[in-house]
Formats: sequence, structure tokens, C-alpha cells
Amino acid sequence: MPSRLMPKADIEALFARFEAANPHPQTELNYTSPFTLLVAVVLSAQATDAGVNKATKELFAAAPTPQAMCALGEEEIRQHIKTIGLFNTKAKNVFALSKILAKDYGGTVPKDRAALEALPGVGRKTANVVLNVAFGEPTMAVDTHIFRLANRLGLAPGKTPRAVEDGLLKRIPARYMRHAHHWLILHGRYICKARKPECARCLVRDLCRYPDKTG
DNA sequence: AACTCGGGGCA
DNA sequence: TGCCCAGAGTT
Repeated sequence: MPSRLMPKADIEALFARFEAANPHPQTELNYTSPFTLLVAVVLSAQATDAGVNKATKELFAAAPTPQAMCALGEEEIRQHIKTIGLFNTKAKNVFALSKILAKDYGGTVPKDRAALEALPGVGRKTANVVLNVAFGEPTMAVDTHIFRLANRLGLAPGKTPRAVEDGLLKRIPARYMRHAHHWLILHGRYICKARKPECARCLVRDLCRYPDKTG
């Protein structure tokens, strides 16, 4: 099996291109604060982004803070997110974590991995997104897109999300860590798709270590 | 590390 | 129908 590890120089070039093409990448998830970001990511688990975007727009208009979310109540939350997958569990989790944030953290989102991962519905991936996007910490959130791209491109091949996360942290230059998550996730969503990657439109095709390039 | 959970989207 | 999705929780 040929090495699929992308050379460091190529990784530099890859992110330089992403940065040139999209200097200020933004997630498509609808959020305006650490709290709404946290909830948006919790809701996005195993759900399509279009549905989550619509649901969060409604939900956050009604309740943009933990206190407001508590006042809204679990049943009302459920009604707002009824169009996305796993809405039952997610409504329960959003209500429960809002209560915890309101009671134990004065309505703020803790800038602390252990505290975040202790919240219902929040795992390592969600905690990393919040730490990176909301608080600017150098973490890499490995979701299905990032996991796929790390292996396809050869950025940090690995069998488990944690192995990929560690590899990405080591191999991505520090100055790109702040936006790497957004660049990769948008690339995975629209170009390097799971089913039919559109290599013909790919900005970094010549750097890619994916053996089955098409298009 | 592997399995379960549990809805909608899309081929 | 069958497989996938911007995962988390449990065993």
C-alpha cells in the first residue's frame, strides 16, 4: 500500500489556497453566540445541515440564551426542531444543558473541555467545535467530513477519530488551526463529498493523495 | 473498539 | 427499501 501521507510542504500549500480562496470561512450553522453555537452543533448530530439551519433559525429567534431556552420549555423546543433527526433526544438534551448553564454557569458557556463534555448531548466533537470556533483554542473537531478528508487527502490518515484528531493537530500549521475546521468541513460538504467527490472542481486536486480521484 | 439510538433525505 | 448524515452514550 503506497504512502498516503501528504508531505508537510503540500499541507502548507493546501491551507494557503484555502485561505486565499476563503479568508474568513464561516460555518453554515446558524449561530450568534457561544450558546447558540453549542446548541446548533448538538442539534446537527446525524442530521442534514439544511434541516438544522432552518430549525435553529426558528429556535434561536425564540430563545437565544440558556435562560430563555429554559423558559421556552422542553415541549416547545421539541416543536421547533421536529423536522430534524433524533429530535426527541435532542430536545431533552438542549433543555437539560440549558438548565445547567443557567444554574451553574450564570448563563454562560464554560471555556473548559471537561465542563463542556459533562453537558448532556455534548461529546468530544461538539466540545472541540465550541473551544475552537467560539473561544479560538487550537482544537480539531473530527466529524464525518473531517475524518473522511483527513484520510482521503492524506492530511492525517487514521482509523479512529481520536487518531485523526491527534494527527491533524500535529501536522496542520498552527496559524491555520483557527480556521482549518471551517475550510475542511465546507470542502467536504460541497466538493470532497462522501458519495461523489467533485474532483474536477477541487482546489487542491494536485496535492491530494486519494487514489480514486474522479471527475 | 464496537454497538445502539432513531428521523429525515435521497438514490 | 437501504444507506448516509456537521455524534453521543453505553457496554
